[in-house]
Amino acid sequence: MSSQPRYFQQYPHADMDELADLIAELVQNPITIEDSDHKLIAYSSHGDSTDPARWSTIMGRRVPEKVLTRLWKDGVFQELLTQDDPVHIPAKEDIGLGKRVAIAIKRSNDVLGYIWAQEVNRPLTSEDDEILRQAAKAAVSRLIQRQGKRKAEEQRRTEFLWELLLGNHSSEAAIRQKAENLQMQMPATYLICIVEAAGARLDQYLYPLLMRDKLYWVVDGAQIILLIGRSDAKKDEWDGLVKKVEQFLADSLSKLVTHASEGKVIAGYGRAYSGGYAQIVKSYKEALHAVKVKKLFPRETEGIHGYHQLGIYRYLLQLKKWEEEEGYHNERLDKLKQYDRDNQTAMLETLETFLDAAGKMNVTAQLLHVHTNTLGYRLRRIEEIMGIDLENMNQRAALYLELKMAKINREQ
Amino acid sequence: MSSQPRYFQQYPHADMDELADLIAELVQNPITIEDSDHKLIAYSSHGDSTDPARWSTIMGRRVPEKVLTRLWKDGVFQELLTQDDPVHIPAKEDIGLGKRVAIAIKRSNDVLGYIWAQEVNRPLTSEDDEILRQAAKAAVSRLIQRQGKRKAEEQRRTEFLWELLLGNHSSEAAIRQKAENLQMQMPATYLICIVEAAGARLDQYLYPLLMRDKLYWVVDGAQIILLIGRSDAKKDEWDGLVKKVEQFLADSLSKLVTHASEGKVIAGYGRAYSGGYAQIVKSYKEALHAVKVKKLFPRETEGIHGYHQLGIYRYLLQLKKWEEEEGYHNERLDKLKQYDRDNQTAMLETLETFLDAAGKMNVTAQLLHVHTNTLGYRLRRIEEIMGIDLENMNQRAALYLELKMAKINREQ
DNA sequence: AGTTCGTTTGTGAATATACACAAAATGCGG
DNA sequence: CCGCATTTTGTGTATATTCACAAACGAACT
Repeated sequence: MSSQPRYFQQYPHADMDELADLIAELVQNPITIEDSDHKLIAYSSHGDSTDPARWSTIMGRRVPEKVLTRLWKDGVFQELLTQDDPVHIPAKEDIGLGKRVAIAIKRSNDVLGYIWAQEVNRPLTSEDDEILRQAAKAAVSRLIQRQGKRKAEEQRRTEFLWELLLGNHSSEAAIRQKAENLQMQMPATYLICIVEAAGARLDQYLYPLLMRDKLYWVVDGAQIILLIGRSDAKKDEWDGLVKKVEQFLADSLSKLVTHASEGKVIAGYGRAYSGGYAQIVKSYKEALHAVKVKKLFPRETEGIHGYHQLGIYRYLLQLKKWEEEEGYHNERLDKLKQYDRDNQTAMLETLETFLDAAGKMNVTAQLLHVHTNTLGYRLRRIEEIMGIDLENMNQRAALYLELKMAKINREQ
Repeated sequence: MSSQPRYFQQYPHADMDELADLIAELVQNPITIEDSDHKLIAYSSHGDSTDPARWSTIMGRRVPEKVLTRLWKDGVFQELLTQDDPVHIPAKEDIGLGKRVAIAIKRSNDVLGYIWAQEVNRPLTSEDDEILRQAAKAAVSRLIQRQGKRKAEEQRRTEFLWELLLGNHSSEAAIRQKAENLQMQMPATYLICIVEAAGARLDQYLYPLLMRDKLYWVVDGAQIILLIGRSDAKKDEWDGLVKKVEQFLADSLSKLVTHASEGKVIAGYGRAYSGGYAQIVKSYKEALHAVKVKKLFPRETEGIHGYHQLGIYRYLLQLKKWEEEEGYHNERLDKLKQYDRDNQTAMLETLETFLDAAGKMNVTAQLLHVHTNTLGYRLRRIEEIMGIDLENMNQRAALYLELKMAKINREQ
């Protein structure tokens, strides 16, 4: 440990460009330093041997999207975010990226930036890794101020997103203007997605995914609210976007269930809209509705996340409200409940299972662990007690709705 | 014809009591004259041989309810209302009614009252029938004035009913007071029933039934609106009342379909309420809703009349309204419609039939006149095209609702 | 203890459904 | 006209459903 030389102690006042040059000299390879948003901060000046990726980064003062996307996809950033050590990255010729080594510049868990060492003049050894480790440490103090600015900008972005979500905006033009000022690229087609997990720091766990898909998000208590979109306005953008969200959720939820308490992770998303950001409010409300319904009917809505997939549950809360306003009360269900109480039976459970199983006898019987004939008998009794006809689709559907409605209060 | 003597021409100025005595003298039997509401107008004075029914009628100045109910049930009044001739009525000992002959006093088709001849001193012959015929004619002019009063009272009753139906009433106490003033016996439990027939004079055709069940009613265009109730406040009054209404409708509709154009007779009724007449408004609205839905879905709601039996159709109009407010549009259904247009197929019809048949393959196939395997193939295609799973009850029910909702506009 | 009632399970036969596979029939464009 | 894809119908088999009927079970009542 202490036998290692302290490479950067003798240059305490070097600025970032000087630091880049210093590292480059030590590892004898071109160096690039970026902030956490992959904007170029500094780069070593001498070597002329470089690759298209570095060239583009310097010319555009930011790492090209193509490269970033690929590195997120390949899990490079995921590694960088979780490790304190340099990561060796093989060449990816198709995006003009030569072999290189990278390390994240971190303060505790916050990523302030990255140092990239291209591996072109000579291979980088474990000694060079140590150099990069120390360089990353040396860069921290110099990046903190910059980080402060970034935080302020993020704060403004968050506020802007809240405005969009709650509909506190003046005009479509004003929204576009504000987005441009904040350097936010608003997608042509978008939707709002909500992920809720009880005891987990959502933004931390999801950070890699959020960066990979370049999402805008705000955290609200146990919920993280995401604006997910696509800029390319294809014909069937709707389906594409839904697939993207489902993919994102599959990734997120599999990641979260390991961290958060089991079964406490809920996700929902609203419909996709395009043309005009005023609709964000609607998509947000729909996403909230989806989450609310999923809490009320966890079993029934298992595997469903989208508002458009909710089926009857999309109507249920409103219908329930309407029933209450109208003073309508279903006596038939009460009769069955009363029968269950009087006779210690499980007719209601039988009925619900039967309806949930779409009227399939064998499925229902198996779920209830009873003989098929028992089920047949019970259903006949239920028809007698309630005075209904389960063969009739209208009555069956109405009963299904009423049954689920009746569960709302009980299960809350 | 002209050979018949004119029994009453020589007494043009006799009042009703004198007329009763005159008839009694001619037929040598006790005579009672009532108005159309069975209130006593006059009765012959001499004979002391009489039966409990006549005795009660004179003492109460009205025919006892028990007797009226029985005569309506036995179809006696139905005969009296349709015939211009006297009707011979066998004795009904159980209600204290001896053998007698009755005739309706009519002006064109309006019944002004009745003349009853008890058959106790001697049997009544066909000559007596002619006497009664002439007596009924002679009574007409004397009853017209009384009829005028009755009409005015009926007018006030009608206005009062409209007030109740539309909710233009001040307080429960005021309602009771007004009902008492109008001599209306308001039932403890009641509901509103509507019968609609395109080209029929409803009140005329239904008159016997209306009288039999002692209903209050108003006519509104092609609709007749009925207040149906029961005074006896038993425990399960609800079911009893519903049975009464269903019986009434069975009788009414079978009578009306012969008169009105086929399939144009619609009936609906609201829920039963008790305690407080303010609820009449609700029952009326529910009855209107039932009629509206039955017009939109004649096939689906065949045999259903009660609001409480509407099943999903009770929600459908409301749901449709919400969908429109939300700007929600079901693309899946559109996809299927488009497919039908593109390929000259009948997937939508297949789906609807399948859902209506509660998912029974053989029933559906028979209804569509196709092979079972054809149906299986189509359903598989439908699942592919719409991207749904027909085994899933949630999706099936939601689809059912959306399908019926989509029909509302089209079939209006 | 025996009886009654509602419930559960069993048996068997007729009918319905699910699935795979094959053969017609249909309709459309080359 | 043919080839091609889609749709419809037919065949066969395993499995499910429906129905009638009977036996067994358990809780409540007398």
